[in-house]
Amino acid sequence: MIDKLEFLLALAREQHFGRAADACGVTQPTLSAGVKQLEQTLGVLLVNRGSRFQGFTSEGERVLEWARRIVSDARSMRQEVTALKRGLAGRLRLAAIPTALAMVAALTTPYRARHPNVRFTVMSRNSLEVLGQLENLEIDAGITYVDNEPLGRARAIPLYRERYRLVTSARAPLGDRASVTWAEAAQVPLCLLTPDMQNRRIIERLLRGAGGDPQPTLESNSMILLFSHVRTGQWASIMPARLAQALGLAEPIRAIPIVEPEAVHTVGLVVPSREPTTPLVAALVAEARRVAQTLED
Amino acid sequence: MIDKLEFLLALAREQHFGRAADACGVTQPTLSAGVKQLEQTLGVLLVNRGSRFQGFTSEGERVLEWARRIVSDARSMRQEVTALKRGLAGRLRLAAIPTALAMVAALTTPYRARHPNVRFTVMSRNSLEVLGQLENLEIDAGITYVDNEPLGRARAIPLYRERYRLVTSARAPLGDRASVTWAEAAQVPLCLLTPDMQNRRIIERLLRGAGGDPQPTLESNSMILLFSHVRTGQWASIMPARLAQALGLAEPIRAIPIVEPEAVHTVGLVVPSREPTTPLVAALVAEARRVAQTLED
DNA sequence: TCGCCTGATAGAGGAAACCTATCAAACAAC
DNA sequence: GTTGTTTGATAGGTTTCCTCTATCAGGCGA
Repeated sequence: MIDKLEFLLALAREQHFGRAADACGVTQPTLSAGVKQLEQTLGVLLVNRGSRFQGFTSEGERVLEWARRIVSDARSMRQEVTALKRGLAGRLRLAAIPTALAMVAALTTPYRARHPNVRFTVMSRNSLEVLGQLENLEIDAGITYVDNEPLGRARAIPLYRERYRLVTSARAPLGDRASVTWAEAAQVPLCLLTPDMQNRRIIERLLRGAGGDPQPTLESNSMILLFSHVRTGQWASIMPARLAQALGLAEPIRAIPIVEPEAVHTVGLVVPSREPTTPLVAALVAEARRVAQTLED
Repeated sequence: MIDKLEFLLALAREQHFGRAADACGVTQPTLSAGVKQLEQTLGVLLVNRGSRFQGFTSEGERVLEWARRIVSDARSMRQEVTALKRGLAGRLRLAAIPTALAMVAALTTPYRARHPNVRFTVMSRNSLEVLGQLENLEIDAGITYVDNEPLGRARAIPLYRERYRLVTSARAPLGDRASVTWAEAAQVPLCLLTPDMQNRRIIERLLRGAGGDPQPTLESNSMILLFSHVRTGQWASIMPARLAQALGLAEPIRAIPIVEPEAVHTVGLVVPSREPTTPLVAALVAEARRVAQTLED
């Protein structure tokens, strides 16, 4: 039964019988039969079928909700038992927004010190994807903005507060300033994240709020790409202060506070709001609370 | 997998492999194998075995908690689907304390008017059993005191407030009074519920509080038995006002308010605190809120 | 010591789950 | 209009695992 529910989750994720079957490690006929059997035992059609996958019926959507819950609980049970058997062990799947990637180490390092048998998988994702994957049980926890866009069925643990810096060469325009305004920053050609990233939307909003019309000269979904451009001294960007700090900017690159307004956004850990959580996630939440203490400004 | 978890729940309920197997409709070797397989896939012993069932291991207790949750969710899923298919239908399993039994009709009657395809099973149970069966998914909802002893993992919806009456013949001692005190009531030979009932404990506490030492001349776990004795006019009892009213006392039997203090206890519907609830239970909760309005004093 | 109760074990029959191979419908490209 | 491709359903065969009956072994009380 539970494996059939897993089939359904995979189908919702992949929107495709064949790929869902692959994801479950079975063949397509097996997955088809599993879904069909589920429909038979429940007595309703779950999937709209034409010549191809056409989404779920309304009953299917409801069953999907339950399936998420049941599958998640079953996994938690297994995990809790292994934790009871030989301490915290296993794999913790995380996803973080690009601007928070460099801060993940502040969380994983003390966690690993406490629980050396836990392995990590960390994916770079935009904020919507983080929440989506959390919903779909594809990750155990995420790191994203917690004070801006709605979180849905997730619980947030604030980690640190993000302030913004104009990162540019001391020799470039504005490079000699102790602080710049958003209006001034809007005049500089910038490297920014792509618009699917919340950080980009935040910065655009701030620039527009100061009367600017941001037309970035370069955009990417990779922080490493932006950072390497800035390091040449020929490009400028706006990034969170902690990120610039964590990446270690060297002369002549400077990170100049941007004021008027001095914008602040909170980044935090998000975990499923479900109770009780798995031991791995519970430990991560505990660690996040500790880390938040040390990162307080 | 889920059927194996059901095996585990049955085992917890029956404390006996053979009876648990019966309850699940399988043979004893099948249930044994199921539990063993569960132990194997989880990699821990769940049950302490000697020559007979000796309870669960600590890991077993944890797994049991998850099993309750998962099995309950799976049932809820099935029920929700049938509700989507052809409206509210199925069986609602209730348990009520004896003093509330006569009030159950106030809940089931309007419920049935709204949802004619729902059938009921109502068991008379003491308050501890009500909560225990709620925990173990043996009932969908209970009716018991909600303001006195701890409810555990249950959610309460108050239904009505219980006040106490001395029920006795007009010709018996105190039978002519407009009201009596608890101290006076303690002087009369009484028919009361057995001490496992919370109502008995409440009344004993009140009698003792007034300096009395209750030694009931007759005790039973059946309200019908107590009531039929009182109807002869030869016996007296203390019962909730609404109960006396619902049962319809005729001359010369009178229900005399007991004062000093005018004790009040709240009786309500209790349902699993789990969210979301099944559609049948959700409808029952809605009905309970409506009924509580009409019963307000 | 003898039943009796309880749960484990063995072996057989049957159901189901899964796989490979193939098919039919829809759709796009030419 | 034809052809190729994609997608999910279907058929048939193998294997796995599930459940049953029958039996066994250890405790426990009489």
